[in-house]
Amino acid sequence: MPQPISRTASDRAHDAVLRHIEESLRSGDLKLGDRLPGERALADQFGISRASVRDAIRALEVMGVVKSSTGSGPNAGTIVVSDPSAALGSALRLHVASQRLPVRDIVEARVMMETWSLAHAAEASWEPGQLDEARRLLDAMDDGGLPSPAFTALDAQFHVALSALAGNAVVSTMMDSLREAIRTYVDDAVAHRGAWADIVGTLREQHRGILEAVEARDGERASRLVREHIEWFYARTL
Amino acid sequence: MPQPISRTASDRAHDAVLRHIEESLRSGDLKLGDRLPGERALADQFGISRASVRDAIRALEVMGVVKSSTGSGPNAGTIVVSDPSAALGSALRLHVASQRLPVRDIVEARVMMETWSLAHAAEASWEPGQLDEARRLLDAMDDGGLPSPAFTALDAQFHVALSALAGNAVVSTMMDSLREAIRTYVDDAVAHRGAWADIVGTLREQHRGILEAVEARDGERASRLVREHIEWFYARTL
DNA sequence: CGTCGGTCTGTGGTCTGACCATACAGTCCG
DNA sequence: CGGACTGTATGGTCAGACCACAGACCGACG
Repeated sequence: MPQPISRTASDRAHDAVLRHIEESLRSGDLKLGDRLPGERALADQFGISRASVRDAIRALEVMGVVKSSTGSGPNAGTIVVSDPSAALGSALRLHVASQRLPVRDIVEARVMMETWSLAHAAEASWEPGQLDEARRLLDAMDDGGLPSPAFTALDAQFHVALSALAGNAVVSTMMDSLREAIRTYVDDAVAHRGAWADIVGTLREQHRGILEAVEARDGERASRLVREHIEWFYARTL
Repeated sequence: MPQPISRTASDRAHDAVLRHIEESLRSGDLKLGDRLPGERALADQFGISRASVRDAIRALEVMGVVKSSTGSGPNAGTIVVSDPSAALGSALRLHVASQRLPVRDIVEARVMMETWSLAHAAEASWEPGQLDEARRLLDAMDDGGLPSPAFTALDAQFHVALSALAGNAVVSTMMDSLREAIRTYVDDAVAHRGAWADIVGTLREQHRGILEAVEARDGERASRLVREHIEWFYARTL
């Protein structure tokens, strides 16, 4: 472990911690699931106060890089996680709230990514077993008593599972974050518009059609269907 | 101004501040450029400590929603900004460092967004004057004495300016953040590979060609050229 | 002997109060 | 009139303390 005691090249106190952790991630000293030293220990090592250490860790937590838990034992403390979707989604949600990013553009970007993913999934190499989860999710969505937020949660997982076939983690992550950014917005709209019973049946049919197209490795059809699926839903709901 | 004193529905102390500010952004009570109350005032209003207020503001700062400055006067304090590109870029950079997101996928996602943008820019409506900035950037990049990081910075602005023609703020933002996520990585690679003098000439030619295609509203050609441009550069550099 | 309970310990979460560096606003003095 | 000085409010940092929590440990009891 290197000597993180020097902070000569840093104005802000917490920057030293941030840069050291980023460097540790890059070098492999810190891997997914590893525990960070305690906040008091880090403060000691860097010669700064615990408040500044918390400042740095807070930033990492917002970016979805670490997760803090209270208590003791192996599951407690600050551990390295990897949740970029939630982090990007939260940030995007705030910028939608401040009207910097229009909901319309979010939906359009999602269509771009979903169509791209399915078009590439048709040409990529993957085991047929990778579709098992997608099928399982569709079956779960057949439950008639499912409340709409639960349905849309499964729906999101279905889309992520399909897009994962394209083999691009960045696209899958961003797609998921776009959905997360407007999730509460959409759920509220669904709750107030009613007519959910009418909508959900069509969604199920569309999902089956998309899955079939992917199974047949027909990228053109899968892209077209998923575009119609998304655009129809948002036109109907928002 | 509503009653932000109650925190009955919140476990974490800082969550109350976060939710209140998000709500204020959504309702329009807080707009771009507005100043937040001071940290001490907020702590008073919410009945929590200043440390917890700072926790919430820190989260907003990481997400690119606010910016804090010391001092006094109109330019000091915490003001509402809107810098989603930098925020998303930093988060993505960390996840690249932790090897959760491969650089290859970042580049591939960028190609997807750039080609999409230029294809849509050809069909969108925009004033010819909107290309003035793109031309100005190309002229600035003709400076032979430009260090490579300065060139790539202008390069990035050029791509953002072109993609803005498609009229989708989310795509432009994400495109920019992808570039930002691997900026230092690319700059380092350029510095160590040498051969910059050979590369930069080709880049200039490619840029001119892309701009011409956009001016001619030939979306298919612009997309193809930008794809070749990006893929050539990364194949050559990384 | 085995198990249940309390206790210990270490973690992050919060609070308090203080001091510092900064940047502007007003004032005072030359 | 103008420049230097002082005042003031801001975020940034620090120190020390206490709390809630969760697992580890260990003793007492069935």
